[in-house]
Amino acid sequence: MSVIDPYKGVRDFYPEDERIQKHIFGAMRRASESFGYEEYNASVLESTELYTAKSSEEIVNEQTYTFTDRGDRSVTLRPEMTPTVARMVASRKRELGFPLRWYSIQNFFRYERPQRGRLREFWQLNADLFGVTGLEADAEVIALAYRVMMELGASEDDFLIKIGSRSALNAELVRRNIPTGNHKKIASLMDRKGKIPEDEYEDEMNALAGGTFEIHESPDITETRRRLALLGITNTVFNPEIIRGFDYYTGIVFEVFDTNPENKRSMFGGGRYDNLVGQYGSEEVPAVGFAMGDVIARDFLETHNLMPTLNPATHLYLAPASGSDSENVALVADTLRKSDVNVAVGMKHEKIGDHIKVALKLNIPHFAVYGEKEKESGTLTIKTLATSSEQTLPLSDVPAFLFTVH
RNA sequence: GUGGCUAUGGUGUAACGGUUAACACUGGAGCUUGUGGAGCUCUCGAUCAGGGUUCGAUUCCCUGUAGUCACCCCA
Repeated sequence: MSVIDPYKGVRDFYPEDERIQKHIFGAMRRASESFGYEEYNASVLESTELYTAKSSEEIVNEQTYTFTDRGDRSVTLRPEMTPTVARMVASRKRELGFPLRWYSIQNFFRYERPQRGRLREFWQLNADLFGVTGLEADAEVIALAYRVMMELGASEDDFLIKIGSRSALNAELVRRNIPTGNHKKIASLMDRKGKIPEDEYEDEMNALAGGTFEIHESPDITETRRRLALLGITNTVFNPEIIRGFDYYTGIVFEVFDTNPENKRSMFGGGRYDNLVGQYGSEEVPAVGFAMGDVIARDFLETHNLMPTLNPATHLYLAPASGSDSENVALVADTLRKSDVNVAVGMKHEKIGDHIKVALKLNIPHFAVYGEKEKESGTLTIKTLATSSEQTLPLSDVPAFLFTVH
């Protein structure tokens, strides 16, 4: 609209928005690290070839931010993390220790028409476990996804983990002698089942597979669900329609659904992809992973009323009793900072009432005045703004008070 | 990429095609001099952009832009 608006499809994060991001990322980070996943990172810029090798031309040409740099190299803003992490694992395969557990929380760019829940820049948790073929890896990754939901404050009733199997589908396709050339299309079609009219689905399936067919719960799914149940994770279900649209999945696939009747939809998912790392030049490395976006997490918190009150990092607003006290206030604030208290000092305003207004506007939880009285007594009167309660205590006790009262 | 709907101060709303675009909140200034989160007074601030119709457009039409919804797609 004008230069003061953000670029199309991207968001500004004002402090109150950024607090929400930090809250969500904190839950993702705690969950990931509790399973022993280590954070990694890479540049948002990647060589375009990284994607042309793996993705279809159409996706790279039409749905990425791709440009030529001053050295005539084709550069793409990363649209996903998987090629990057696969590249990183492939290039150091011999010196990395497996099982390798990695996570990242980063931003991605896709050139798409923006609408609610789908923007041109979004943030995403990627968690991947490399080097394990067994189902204990599939179960762990799903358990981690579950853990992220719990860290966000969800209860088991709020979501349902639907599990399917690419390998079961592939086996069925082979058993039915369906040409491999049609496998990808069939997977894509099954992924869309439920979104398209039934007769249309049947017609297309007839053309591709010579008739519709059912997949039944396969042993790998049963075993994965059993392992999850051992951990108390029982909100899982086999669902033959969980296929995921992408052809690089090779085994267990899953999607986490919101159970809210007004918002029944797939929130995020993942699965096993054993053949991808090998495409970046080294030997095969089996892998299981999932990705969860910030927008879906935020929607979930809002629809389930799980968004907590989020205060800024500032603990205390310290106002001078009068303009002449501002130097002493700076000194006292500095003392408190050495005890890890985050202090914003009052400036500009003369009246204490105005200082209180500012502290409230900024959502700073505690307020105090410093002037002659406090200087003589060596105390501070801490006002907790949410409750209006006050507590007078020696300066040296202030940090402990702020950290416990919170 | 296709189609529908929408666009008024920082925010939320109002204005039959017709004087100076109204109201609330927010912001700023002032009164109240150590806890005044309030009140009162004053005040800054907008018709998305560009065309067209008309004596006259915030209002009607077209194009663009942006938002939103449904497709497409969803790594």
